[in-house]
Amino acid sequence: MAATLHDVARLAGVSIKTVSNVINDYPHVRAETRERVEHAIVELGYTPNLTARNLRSGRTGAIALAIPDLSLSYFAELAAAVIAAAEDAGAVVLVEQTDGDRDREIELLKSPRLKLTDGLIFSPLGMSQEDVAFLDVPYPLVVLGERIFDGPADHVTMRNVEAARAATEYLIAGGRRRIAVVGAHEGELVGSAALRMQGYREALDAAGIPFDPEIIGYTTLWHRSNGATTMRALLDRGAEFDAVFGFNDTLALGAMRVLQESGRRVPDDVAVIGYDDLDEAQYSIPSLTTVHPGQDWIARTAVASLLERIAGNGEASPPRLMLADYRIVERESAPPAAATR
Amino acid sequence: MAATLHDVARLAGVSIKTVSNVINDYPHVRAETRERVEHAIVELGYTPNLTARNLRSGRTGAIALAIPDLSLSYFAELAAAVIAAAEDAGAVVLVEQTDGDRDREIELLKSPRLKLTDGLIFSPLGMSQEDVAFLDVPYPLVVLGERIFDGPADHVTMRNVEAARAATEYLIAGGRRRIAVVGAHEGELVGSAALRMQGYREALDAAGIPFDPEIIGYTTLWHRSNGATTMRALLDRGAEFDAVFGFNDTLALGAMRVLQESGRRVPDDVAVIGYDDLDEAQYSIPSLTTVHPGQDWIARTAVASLLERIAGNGEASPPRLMLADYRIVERESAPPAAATR
DNA sequence: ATGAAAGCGCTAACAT
DNA sequence: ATGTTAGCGCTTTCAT
Repeated sequence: MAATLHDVARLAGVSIKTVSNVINDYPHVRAETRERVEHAIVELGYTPNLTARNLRSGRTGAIALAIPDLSLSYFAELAAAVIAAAEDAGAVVLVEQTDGDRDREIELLKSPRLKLTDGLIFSPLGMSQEDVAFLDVPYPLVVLGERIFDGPADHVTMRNVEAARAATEYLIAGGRRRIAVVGAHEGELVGSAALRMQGYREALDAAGIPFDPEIIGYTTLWHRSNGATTMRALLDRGAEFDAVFGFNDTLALGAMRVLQESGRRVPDDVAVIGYDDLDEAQYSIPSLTTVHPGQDWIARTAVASLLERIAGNGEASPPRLMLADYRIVERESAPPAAATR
Repeated sequence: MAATLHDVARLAGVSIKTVSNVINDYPHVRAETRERVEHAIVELGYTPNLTARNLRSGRTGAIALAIPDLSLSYFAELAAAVIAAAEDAGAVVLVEQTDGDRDREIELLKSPRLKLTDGLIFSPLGMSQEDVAFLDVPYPLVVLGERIFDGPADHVTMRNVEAARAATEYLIAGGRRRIAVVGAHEGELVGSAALRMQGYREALDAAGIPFDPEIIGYTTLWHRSNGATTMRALLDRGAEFDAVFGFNDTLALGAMRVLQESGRRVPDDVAVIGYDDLDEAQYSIPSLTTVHPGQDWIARTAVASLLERIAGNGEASPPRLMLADYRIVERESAPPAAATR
């Protein structure tokens, strides 16, 4: 079996306290003693039992990340950034998938499995504003996304309304007037879809362009296939438009594919803009103009904020809202104003 | 602070053993006692301290998954499948990213951070055959991929040679004779690239088609951009071919984009086949014909095999090699023989 | 500078 | 059917 402090102590002829001192870099250890202990550690291949250490210290050095589904590129890229940021801070990440299911999300929040971790970074999808009370949990929590606001926990998210407005204005500046939407959510109030819709309408209003419900494509999920299906439905009902705002990149890519199949040229006949700036947005044909919403910053900020709360040892301080900056990434599917047509 | 067994016992007026019995569904507890204890548990909001339980039992209920990078779609989809399979088995997954760096991979194998888990599913990329000894670790380990064979651990992987041969034969059956490769690795012996290359050559040999180094595109990484760059290099040096075998889907998609930019039609001028069957292969234009290598089966098998080893409590039994079945997924970028040209 | 010993919260062997 | 108690391996007072 694995060696313990006692084994090392016995071999080095000291007490376990001394071994512990050596391991934890306690300064007052005689050089000669330290060397003997270090020798014993190497000889026995001793490595500390983290579970025991955790029990004693009440910390595990692990944080949990709960997201809907890793096979969605957006969340995969987010998780990659969170894990990298956590590693830099010496923490390790346990990933849970909720499938965006409200019940699973709520269950997860109270799951004792979380006891394995010091805190949680939580990206809800099924829960909504009325579930805000479930976020009042007895451990450090950072919430991502826009399903829930004014909760009792720290919140890191993006400027959806502003960014969506900027995306729409970008299309308008490029001379487009009939801008279709792909990915609207029927009746939603606070989700990403609702906020991006709001930004879209603000831009139209500001430009004096009337809102036309005929060119709004609704969908439930935001996968590639939904983008394709929604665009097909728009075309089938004879909707006319010269631009498309996909509420995320995968929707935009799915929609773009259907547009091209139908014989329309992108961007000549229809300009397309997405949202998320996924890696693959660079490699589609044409490459996808999109909104870069600052995922990296979100990931780093979420980790830093969570670790701060953990280090703060449950001292209550008011929940913070942190907003990432965005920018429009100009690519081929919607060239900048000067280059249009 | 969180309630403990003692608090519950005191409130219920029983000993901690009885509380423990209730929690662990030990049968011999009087119904009335059980009820009292359950009441106390609810009242105090007691949840067991998993760290303490782990220290006692020597198990954590968590497994580690080490992959190069979650932002690579293949690994994201693999991780999604592993986490789902683990959850079904009641285990939780800690994800580590190695960046495919040999030193980090080796370091990770001996990292005490793994003590937080019961075992490891490891997908090396930087390590190679000569590092096989590092796989001899004192905890349950399952290795994925084809960097290392005949190691001391269970190994779950795919039939690379056969699948690559089948992919090449599929193109040949479609009437193609000059089949370019995108993603070969210079001088590699046992990696995925080498194995797929071997399958490619076997297919050529069987069909009596001479091997032409001129149409082999080398690269180091397998990202989208490498596919694009490699294809550009092939075109720049005037290579002529009527088909492309991308050693993975992202390479194939990157290459396909460059082909189309250069004015070549896919599949009419050049047929393209990939490998991995990523979700996005369905949504490219044209959709990508590819090899489905059985990732789901690999994930499920890896988890099951690891949990078996963990349950087996370190009893040595010979390492097993498990191979997933593959199949060709016929899509537009390389239509089946009957439909060609 | 080092040692002895308590205890983190739990499980399980043993006792009643 | 339930209680007592000894650890799991570590950190950490408190002594010396």
